Parts: sequence; C-alpha cells; structure tokens
Amino acid sequence: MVRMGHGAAPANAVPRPHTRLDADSAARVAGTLQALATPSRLLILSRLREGPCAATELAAEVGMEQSACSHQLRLLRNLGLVVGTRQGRSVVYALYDNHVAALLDQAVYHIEHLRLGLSDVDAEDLQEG
Amino acid sequence: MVRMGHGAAPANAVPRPHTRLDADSAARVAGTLQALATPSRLLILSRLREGPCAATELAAEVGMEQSACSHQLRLLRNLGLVVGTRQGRSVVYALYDNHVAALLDQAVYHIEHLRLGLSDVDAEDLQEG
DNA sequence: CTCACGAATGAAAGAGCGTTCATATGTTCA
DNA sequence: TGAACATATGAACGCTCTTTCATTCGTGAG
Repeated sequence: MVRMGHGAAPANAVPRPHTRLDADSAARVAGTLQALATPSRLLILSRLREGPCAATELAAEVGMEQSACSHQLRLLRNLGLVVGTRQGRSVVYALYDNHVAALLDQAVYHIEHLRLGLSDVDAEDLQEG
Repeated sequence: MVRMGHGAAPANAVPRPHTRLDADSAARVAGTLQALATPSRLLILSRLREGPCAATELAAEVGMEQSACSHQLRLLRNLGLVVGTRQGRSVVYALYDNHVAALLDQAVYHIEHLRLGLSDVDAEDLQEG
C-alpha cells in the first residue's frame, strides 16, 4: 500500500445526530459532493477504491482520455479526495483516506436502495394520491 | 407524521464490501448525488431532515424564492428523495425515507472530517513530496 | 544532450444547471 | 362565483462545468 492519508477514521462510524446546515456549511458540503456527482469522477474514485493506480492506466481503465482524466484528478486532489505520488515517470493516485472510501460506499449503498422504490417515473405519481 | 416512504431501512447499516462501478451505475449514482451537490438543495434537505415542512415556509427558512424552491423540490421529488403531500392549500414536504437522512448525515459527517485535513490549499502541497 | 514517455496545463467549445420573471393550476373561504 | 392564498410550471438568461485539442513540463534512457 502506498499511503492512504491520515487514515484515522473508523469508516463506518455513525454520524452525529445532525444539525441543520447553515449556508456556509451547505456550500462547503455541496462543493465536495459535486466531486461525486459526475460519472467520470465517480468511476475514477470507484477504481481507486480498489487500490492505487497510475494516471495513464487509470484513464484507460475508466475509459477516458488522459487529459480529461488529469483534469478531474486535479479537481479531486484540490478537494482532498485523492493524493498523487510521483513514482518514476508516473504518478500513482490513491484515495486520500477512509472517509472517502466510506462516503463512496455509503452513497452507492443508499442510492441503490433508494432506486429500488422507483423506476424512472416522473414521480408525479409518488405523491400518495 | 405524514408519510415517510417505505421506511424499511436500517439507516446506519454498513454498506457492502464494494464493487467497482460500471458506467451505468456510475451514471445513476451521479445523477442522484447531484441532488446533494448544490447548496440550495442541501439546505432544503437539511431542513427537511428535522421534520416535514410546507413549501412556502420551507422556502422562507432556507432563504430562497418560492419559485426556485419549488423547482428544486420538483427535482428532489423526481429523484425520489422527498415526498409532498397536499394538506389544505399547502403541500407538506418530507424526506422520502431513512436512506435519504442517512445519506445526508454521512455526507456531512465525512466531508466535515475531510476538511479537517485541509484548508483551501491548492492541494499541490498535499502530494507528500 | 536528445529522445521518448507520462502527466499537467491552458484555452475554447458545448452542454447542463439554477435562478428569475411571469403565469397557470389548485384550494379555501366569503 | 370571485378573491386571496399556496404551489407548480414554462421560458430564458447567465453561469459553471466537462470535455477536447494542442502544448508544456518533468522524468528516465540511450
């Protein structure tokens, strides 16, 4: 393993009771969540979820151009979701820490379960008539 | 209480080990996550996290125009994240179920923890030289 | 040094999204 | 039925974001 960030996270810890978000927190959280709100970045993170990977191979595995992938990796880096380490002429990327992995897992988990209740309906019908 | 969806979710269940996302799943998950990737919708959901609320009051509480709020509520409804129930001349909104609440909580939890490791640095510095 | 490879950057095009304004639908009450 | 309130809808502007193309920077080998 290369290095997984500060790694001091119980990954499955139960979130606190909850507090209503203020405008500031909302903006911050939204900013980071946008990173997970795109198929390309989601694919990148999901691949990285399985282990570190060099930039070019990563691009190949998720089926995108080197440049596009690099742009997204930069974004993910700036958000602190992934880290890149130079290794020879390649840069190996990895998830920053367990929070990222957990967030990913849980997002997929909850969303897949949510989708069990709906197809692609316009949800006009969901308003229990 | 109005109606909270199918409500058959252990909210804090541990996500499965994880599987690499295919392009399709990535698109679906990304689609739903986009709902959480905006301050306005995040504020709406966060408010709803505390309990049901009528549309107009909701708009007021999160500080947005009625129209804008309604548009976002429609989006959230179509994604199956919230449900609206007519009550007299108002429509009371609520989170669809515990998956939504859990997703929200965990997103906030993990993201706030992630941010502890960074300020607003360009993360160029994070690449452990 | 020079060449080849890997990765990052910048500019620009194209698409998608959120907000606003104006208006329509639906509901209650007199 | 008509007025007032609550919510939803449609069109459009502006903005942001993702991708592509071309180029540059960095690294290792001959």
